[in-house]
Amino acid sequence: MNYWLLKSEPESYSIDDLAAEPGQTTCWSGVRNFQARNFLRDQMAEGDMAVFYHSGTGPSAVGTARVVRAGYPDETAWDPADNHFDPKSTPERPLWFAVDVRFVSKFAAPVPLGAMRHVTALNGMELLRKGSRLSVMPITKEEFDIVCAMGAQGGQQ
DNA sequence: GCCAACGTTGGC
DNA sequence: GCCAACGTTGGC
Repeated sequence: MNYWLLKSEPESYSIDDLAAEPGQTTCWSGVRNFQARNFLRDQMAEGDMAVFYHSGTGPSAVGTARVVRAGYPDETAWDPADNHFDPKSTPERPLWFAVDVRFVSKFAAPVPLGAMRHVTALNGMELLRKGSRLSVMPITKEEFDIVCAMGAQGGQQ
């Protein structure tokens, strides 16, 4: 079982949006970065858990979600009207992939990026690297558990 | 709004 | 294959 961090700008899609979905489940599509694509396509499996992270103002981890469907072709790449349309991807040769994720929890309080930076055990997280732009990244079970514990305590340590 | 970091593109 | 230019991301 693997653990992940999923990044989203809350103005475009927030943890509350996920919780409000029918079945509290959505297709995590629109990722257009090859490294993130590889994680979606090759490594994310049903049952994996993810920290849901809001980027932008007040960047923070805000909850958790579960992968309920492993990687499959991202159909938004085939829709010319979609923001993430990419003519290089076709149903015959899909270039981009998506997974389905289901809402699991919203933290009692968001865990700010700055708070995570102060936890030595989280220092290895890709998220904390300066210039990190990956929207899908692996984390360890230990990191997942620590972030969840911080969220349960309202972000305190 | 600014700027650093990064990925992608395209000329050579 | 190199590298400059450009667009995008994301923290501040």
